[in-house]
Amino acid sequence: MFDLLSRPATEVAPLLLGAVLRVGDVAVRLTEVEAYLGEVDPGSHAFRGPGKRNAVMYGPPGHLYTYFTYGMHTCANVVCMPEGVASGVLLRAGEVIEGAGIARERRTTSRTPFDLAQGPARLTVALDIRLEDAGSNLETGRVRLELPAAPAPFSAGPRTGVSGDGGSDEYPWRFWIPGEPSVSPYRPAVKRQRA
DNA sequence: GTCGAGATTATCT
DNA sequence: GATAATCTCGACC
Repeated sequence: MFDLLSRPATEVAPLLLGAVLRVGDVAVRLTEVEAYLGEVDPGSHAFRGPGKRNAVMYGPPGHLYTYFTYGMHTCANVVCMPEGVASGVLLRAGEVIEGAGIARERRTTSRTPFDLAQGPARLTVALDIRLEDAGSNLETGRVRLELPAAPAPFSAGPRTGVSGDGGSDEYPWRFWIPGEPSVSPYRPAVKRQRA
């Protein structure tokens, strides 16, 4: 079943829609993902070649890739493509279908049932995914991925929040399930400026 | 309700 | 020392 994950990220991404990510007693149904094609993708962490942070992305598919961003947040990816080739799918948002009470305790700022995992960093908080989970096997590890029996309907559009791709218009590699309230609203990539 | 800027730290140059 | 695949909060309409 996980053999599917050795395909390119742009093909794997839609397959992950509707999949269930489970950690302990909390489960999330994925409603929004983003494809990253590794070294040929300027928006990818692997664009500049292998490093300590992205080493997992060069590993075998079906594993978890986590990274820190903006100092405070963790994001989770599913590694795809065969070992030696960097590629991954960023898990952007989902709907909490089990353990909502636990998720709400972790996400104290959450105000609606749909923003518990509405965003890449929120999803990792709701599921308690941390940096040390990087490289764990999604079939046997602490973080489990359950692929859907049937593919979900999906829409595609430009990626959000990615710098280095000169405006995301050229990369319509964001996929989501239409009509899901847990899908984060579209926000164009803006260059962040510090004081 | 909508918009804009600050927060905070692992990783890379 | 600069940067970053984001989130939250405070100001303003």
